[in-house]
Amino acid sequence: MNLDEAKEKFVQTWGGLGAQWGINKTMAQLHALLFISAESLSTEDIMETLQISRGNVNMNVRELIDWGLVQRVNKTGNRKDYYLAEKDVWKIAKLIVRERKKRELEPIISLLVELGKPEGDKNSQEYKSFVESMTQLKNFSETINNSVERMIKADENWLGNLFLSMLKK
Amino acid sequence: MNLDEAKEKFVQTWGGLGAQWGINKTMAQLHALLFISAESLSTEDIMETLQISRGNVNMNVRELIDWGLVQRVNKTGNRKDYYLAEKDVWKIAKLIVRERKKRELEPIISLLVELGKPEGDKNSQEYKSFVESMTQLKNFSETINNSVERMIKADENWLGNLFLSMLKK
DNA sequence: ATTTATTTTCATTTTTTTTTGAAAAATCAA
DNA sequence: TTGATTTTTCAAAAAAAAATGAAAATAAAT
Repeated sequence: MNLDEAKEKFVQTWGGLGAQWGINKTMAQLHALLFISAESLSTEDIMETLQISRGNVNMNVRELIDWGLVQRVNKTGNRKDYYLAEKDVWKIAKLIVRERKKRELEPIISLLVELGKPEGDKNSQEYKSFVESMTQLKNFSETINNSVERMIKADENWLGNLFLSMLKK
Repeated sequence: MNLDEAKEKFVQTWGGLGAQWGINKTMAQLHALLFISAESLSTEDIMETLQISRGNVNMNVRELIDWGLVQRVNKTGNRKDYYLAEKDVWKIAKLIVRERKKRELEPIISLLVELGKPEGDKNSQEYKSFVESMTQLKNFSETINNSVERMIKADENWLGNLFLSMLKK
């Protein structure tokens, strides 16, 4: 396998992987492409490499910028926008964890609080069982949420340090 | 909000959540429904509650059984199959982590090993940059993989203990 | 062995998601 | 301000994913 084939395979596989995690396949491919590109790329570069439309590049690049995974850069003597991805894998992990926490974990907790005290016969088995489930899940979610929050606020390299410390123990 | 409304809302929201993580919405709803049901449910119970077809119930229940999140149970004096979900949230988390590790993390690592040494001019900037990316990602993936493996093999309550210990530190 | 109850399969339909591409908007230079 | 370049939007088209439901297969009872 030569270098170009390896790049191609990485981009394709990363796209498939992303799809399994609920990420638009093109967005994952685009992220993979920018991740392995030493130089920043223009919309045209991306359109050509991934064989996708201008609109598609634009939408998915914007989404990656929203996640903080990609930034826009300008080259001197050139009007076009170029895109450059974060290269540090631990920083990438942190950005993703932070974003999913905000978008998904926090809303779950709000929901579970809301569902914690429904009206109904509080002595029925059915009622007790439901409330117990919600409580368990809320405790779980809060534990994860607090831990993630603490880790994000701590050292830039929290995730690395966490796993290293666990391996040494 | 009464009990039935709360149950309904939980099932719907959990379904939406699952979809964001690449899980079939119906599968996530079905899991939510079984999770909050004290009693095991039959195919008919599920069809009626979620308003979905028999085939759909069958396919998604099988998938949940594959993940180890649901088991088939038989009631005496009754020929039908009933389905019962794991209720312990930490055990659920463990089952999901274990399965995603096996299905996704391990294949990534194989890929990264394969892509680590492509043919090409080993002195070019482009070559060095790609190999460096693959190496970083492989190290990251292996750290996560080893940690997860260690945790799964350890205490049944590894994940809980992990986060508790982090909070105390 | 036959009937009845139940589960599974899978070709077709439906729904949802993603992509396209051309028009509109924005940006910049002269 | 005008014109050239580039980006963004979004209705429509295409593709992908999920659901249906009836037939086939399986399992149990008589």
